[in-house]
Amino acid sequence: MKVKLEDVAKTAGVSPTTVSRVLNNRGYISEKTRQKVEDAIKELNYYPNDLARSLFKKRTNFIGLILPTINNPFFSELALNIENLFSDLGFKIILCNSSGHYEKESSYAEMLIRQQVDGIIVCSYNRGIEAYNHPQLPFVAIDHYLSPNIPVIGSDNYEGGRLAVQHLIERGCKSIIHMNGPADLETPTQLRRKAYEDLVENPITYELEDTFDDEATAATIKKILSEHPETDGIFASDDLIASVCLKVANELKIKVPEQLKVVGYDGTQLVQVLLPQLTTVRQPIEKIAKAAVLKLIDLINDPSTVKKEEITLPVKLLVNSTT
Amino acid sequence: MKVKLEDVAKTAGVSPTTVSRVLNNRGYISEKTRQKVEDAIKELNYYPNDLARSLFKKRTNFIGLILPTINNPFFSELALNIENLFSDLGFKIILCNSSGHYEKESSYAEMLIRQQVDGIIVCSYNRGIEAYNHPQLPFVAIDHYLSPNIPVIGSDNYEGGRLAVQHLIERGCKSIIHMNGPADLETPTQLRRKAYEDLVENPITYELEDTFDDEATAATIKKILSEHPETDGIFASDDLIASVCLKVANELKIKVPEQLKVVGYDGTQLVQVLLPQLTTVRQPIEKIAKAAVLKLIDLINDPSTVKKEEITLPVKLLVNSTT
DNA sequence: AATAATGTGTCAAGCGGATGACATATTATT
DNA sequence: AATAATATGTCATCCGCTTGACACATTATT
Repeated sequence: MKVKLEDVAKTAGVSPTTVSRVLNNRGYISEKTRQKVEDAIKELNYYPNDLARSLFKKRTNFIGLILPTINNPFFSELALNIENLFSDLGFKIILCNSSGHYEKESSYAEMLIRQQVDGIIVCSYNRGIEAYNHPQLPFVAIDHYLSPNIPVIGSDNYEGGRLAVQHLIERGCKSIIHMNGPADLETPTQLRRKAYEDLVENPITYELEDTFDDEATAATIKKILSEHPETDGIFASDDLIASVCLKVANELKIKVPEQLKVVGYDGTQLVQVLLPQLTTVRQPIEKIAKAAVLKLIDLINDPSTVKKEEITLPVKLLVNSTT
Repeated sequence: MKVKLEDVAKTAGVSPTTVSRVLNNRGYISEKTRQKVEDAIKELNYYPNDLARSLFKKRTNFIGLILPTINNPFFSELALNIENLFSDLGFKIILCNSSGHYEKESSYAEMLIRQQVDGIIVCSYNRGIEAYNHPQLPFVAIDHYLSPNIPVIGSDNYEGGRLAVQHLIERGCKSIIHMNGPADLETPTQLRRKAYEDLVENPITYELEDTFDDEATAATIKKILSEHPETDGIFASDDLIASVCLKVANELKIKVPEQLKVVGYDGTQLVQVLLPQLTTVRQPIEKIAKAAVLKLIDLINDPSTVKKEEITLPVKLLVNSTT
């Protein structure tokens, strides 16, 4: 049997109400009684049942975090920051890896609602997920337009794309291609591509089917590079794709940066360590996390907070030796 | 106001009990009534309150996952696998990044207990955390000895160390050093070091203070390599450290693998992509995840499951161009 | 026609704790 | 000595849902 408040009361020789008063710091409590109660709590190894508490309080301090996969430097760095911030504020994170699949994302969202989370941060998005229309439940999206009523946080994707492509041009690239993940919907990240298309004369964007399958990605890139030997610049929409490009170039004996220049996107700490030579666009992940957390907290504490908002944070080009 | 079971009952024109019967598939229900109830659920956008359910059932289907940081390829790959497996089984993960700090780990553990999680997986460990002695609560540890009653899952650390060092020796290294993270306690991972010390004549192990501070790590390594120019082999206890070694070697114009050979540890998919040239010891992360999940599930479903157990999974040396 | 199976409702108690109302002491303040 | 502040207890209710007991229909089966 689990120890409950009532047991603590008995052991301390006080009433359940008094124990609750100690636990919640309410009303008048003498030092002596407080001590007795705390001793009993220690003696019995009592942990209050937060389910019961939450049920009554109608507040769980749970936050749902939905992302494609935690096993990706961008998301893991983002998730770490988000979790840390929430943890300091007394919130707990329920982690959901949607793999980008509709079914999964949908059932995660539903689960979170049933779990009575206080809010949800979404970094993944499949159109038509009913649960995202749940009334009164605060949502914040990162780099995705979930609905007109859900605020979006992200970095300046257009500027990021511009910086990357401009840089390639300045370094003398004549034939730049763009590698993108599956061009889902109209997400803010598509602005990277937009910038590319605005800057280059004959833009060619390749949409990689499944960016989590590195073998397949490598094969595709190999094919592209053989079919377009004139390519001398690649703007990859994330660092992992850029990394695969480098690997393939190496296999094909194409010299980087002499024959081919590559720019990535994200600039996570991890990639900075593992692949320091990569020129990339650094997203301000810490700031994105902070903005998302603060926004969600605002929405939770004050439902009248303006929802229709887009927060765009500045990016930075990190020039290294792949360009 | 949130929609509750009672509202569904009213809308469907049936009793609350009947709605509950539909929801839980209990007792006799005619097709017609079931339909009426389901229509009402849809119409009202009703989501059952799993808090209330859990409170009654004394089962939350929550699992706590405590690790140092999700922003590390080994842990993020592990966490992804663990979360996926649990999700398929109807469990939800509460993510806890302890940063390796006692205070944090301790308060996370306490929080998880208060939250009534059904079980906890720990990949981090500071000695003396009271909550880990919580009676009746199933724990599984990965690569750490939490208590004699908590099963440990991990890969064959001694064999991994042996493979790495043996390989360096076979490649002709005469002066091999070992780079370790902070040598916490007697964890199974210290067996990597043990193997190194058993195989090398004058073993020198460097304990890096904070492996998450790459600048500091780089500085330390630089110092070591300047002070010991005879070093021709490094066995790093994880891939990130190995990566920093490569970076430093590059800065110091030390040629890898000609003058210096480096072997890492973990062999995550991510590092395989970003740093394919690294020779490393691959841990069977998927298998570790699976073993941990299955063990925890067993403990949850049958408390009499044998706890005192150590599951050791095989490792593999991946030879690439840094050796 | 009698019995069994099926379908639905009512009612009450319980999960663990929070809270408000009220009663009654004890101690402090004027 | 009277009043106020402090300290603790009792009691009932609520949070949203589950479950068992029991009653009463309606169908199906023999």
